Amino acid sequence: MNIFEIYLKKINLVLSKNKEKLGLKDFNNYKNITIETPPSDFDFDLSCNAALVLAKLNKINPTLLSKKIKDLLLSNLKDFKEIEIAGPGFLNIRFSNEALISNINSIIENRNSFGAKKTNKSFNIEFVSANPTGPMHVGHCRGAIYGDVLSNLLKFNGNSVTKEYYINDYGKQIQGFVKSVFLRIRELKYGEKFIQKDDLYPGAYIIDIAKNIIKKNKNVKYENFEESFEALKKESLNFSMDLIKSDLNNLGIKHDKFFSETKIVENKLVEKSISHLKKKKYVVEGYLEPPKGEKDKNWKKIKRLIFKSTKFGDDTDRAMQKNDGSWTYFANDVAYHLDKINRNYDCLINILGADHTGYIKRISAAVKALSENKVELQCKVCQLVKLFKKGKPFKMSKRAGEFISVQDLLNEVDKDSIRFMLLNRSNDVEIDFDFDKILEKSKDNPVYYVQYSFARISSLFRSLNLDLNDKVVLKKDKFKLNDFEIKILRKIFEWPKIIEISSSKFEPHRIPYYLYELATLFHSYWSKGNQDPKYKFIKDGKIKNIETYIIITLVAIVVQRGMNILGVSLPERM
RNA sequence: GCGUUCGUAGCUCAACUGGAUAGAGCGCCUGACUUCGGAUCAGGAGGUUGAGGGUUCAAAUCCUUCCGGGCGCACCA
Repeated sequence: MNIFEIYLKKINLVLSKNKEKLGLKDFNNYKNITIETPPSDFDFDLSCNAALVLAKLNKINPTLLSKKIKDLLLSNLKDFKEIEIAGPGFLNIRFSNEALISNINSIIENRNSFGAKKTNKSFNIEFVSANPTGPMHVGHCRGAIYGDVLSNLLKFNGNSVTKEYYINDYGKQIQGFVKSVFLRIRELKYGEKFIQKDDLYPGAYIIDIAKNIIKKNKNVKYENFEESFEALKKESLNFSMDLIKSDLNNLGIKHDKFFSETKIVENKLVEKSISHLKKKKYVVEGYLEPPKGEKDKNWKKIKRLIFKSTKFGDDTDRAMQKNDGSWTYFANDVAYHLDKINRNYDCLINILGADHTGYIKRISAAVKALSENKVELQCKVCQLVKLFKKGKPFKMSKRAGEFISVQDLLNEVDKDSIRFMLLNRSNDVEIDFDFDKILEKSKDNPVYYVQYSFARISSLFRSLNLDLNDKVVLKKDKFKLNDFEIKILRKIFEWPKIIEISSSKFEPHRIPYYLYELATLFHSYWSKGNQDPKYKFIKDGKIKNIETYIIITLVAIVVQRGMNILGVSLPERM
């Protein structure tokens, strides 16, 4: 139930029925008409720009038109008690008591789904997909939490969502990773000193993995790397994926499906997708242009299979084969996306870090080519988290063994703070993340402010012996809200709109902002009671009146829904 | 050089995707608890929305030219 939508429809209907009366010829473009909450210094429930939009289209005076529309709406819609014309022709509207009561009751009736915008589609969200060469570092957190919340949000709207993790367990990095494990095993078993080289991972976790593998395979000698490779790869990957899964779990994230790149190669999915694309002439044998950036002496002009991604808006065609003829990472990824397409989702979502922005055009092109434009692929980019240590920029590298892990972070700050902090901003701005300041900052993390509002309500209900889930129905004709309650109610009315924008734009950062604002209104009301007893919620040991009871219940409902979507806990006591 | 993205208060960020006097937090200043939880509240100072031009009733938002930062630019993943 989104009252802005409901009343927009009602108003549009009245206007179109009376267009001659209003002197409107052009009424086609009324989609620009919007309903919003007026700025807070206006004491009205709704604000509509109909007169401004229509006056422009029909070249008539907006003030005159707004007066006509005002009279028309008041005589046709009994939900409206009062309309005032403001500024250049905005219509500021106040609800009748009957309308307020019925709007409130319908929220209470649908409390579990209040705000949901039912769309019933099926989504696949691929996110995190960190290389399985070690535990997660803090840079992965943002995309991980963003993807998780996006998934919660889409589910709240009645969609089915598969959260998927693509395991990059194929290629050079894995070779280096497995080799590192192998050398650590040799070190532990035979005392051969581990010597750091470029392609090796020095991190201490490799030693743990090596120890575990030795324990499990007491009789294996690990003499020859090539011979040990397959078995060792499998075991090492299991250990590092366990590390990653436990990190994710500690952040409150659980994927539904893990998809292995190695399987793509083993099951010849690349060949399948390429023959698919060859038939349509989207993959052909040919030559690539030299790279346009810095000149590289190693570049060679070689005949290979290329994907004609320029046909779908990419800047250049893309290699499917490396110089040695093996498949590129991209070729594997194309095959992976064909697999996802064949699983019949309405929409695929990829969540990427900013360092992969340049990849979007080619993979979008691939999905268009593979699905004949029928499957939607949304690539959402999370800007990087810029790390600082003691005020200085800090560059992380798993290969250098220099990084801050998710676990390091979780040892200092709780999951709820991390989630709220990272969600509390649009994903296309960079975040400065100073590890040394994070503790002191986390003390005034807004998450506590929102949680505290709920704890206060819980405490209030406890002392009154009321249950938040009790059903309250408004029947009174005399229905009077005080200033604080009316402000809160108007905020509550906005909730469905926040959900709609957040989910249609994939921008969940609006939710924490909204919840903070709602909590502010509530805290303000609460504190007023300390100053002026007539604003206290409790009178003679009972809730003051039904209006107050309802408003507080509504706050609790929305805070619960919101925090649920954010994946943040909501304790009854703090 | 090309692509992409950002630039809003001292700092970190919002702004319902074109709406009204651009809003919050932190920091700074002044105030408020013997009983519904002070992890709170009330108030103050702080702005040429990077710069110029354009589109219109209306621009932080759209177009354009600059300036500045991030990320990417064969084969790696």
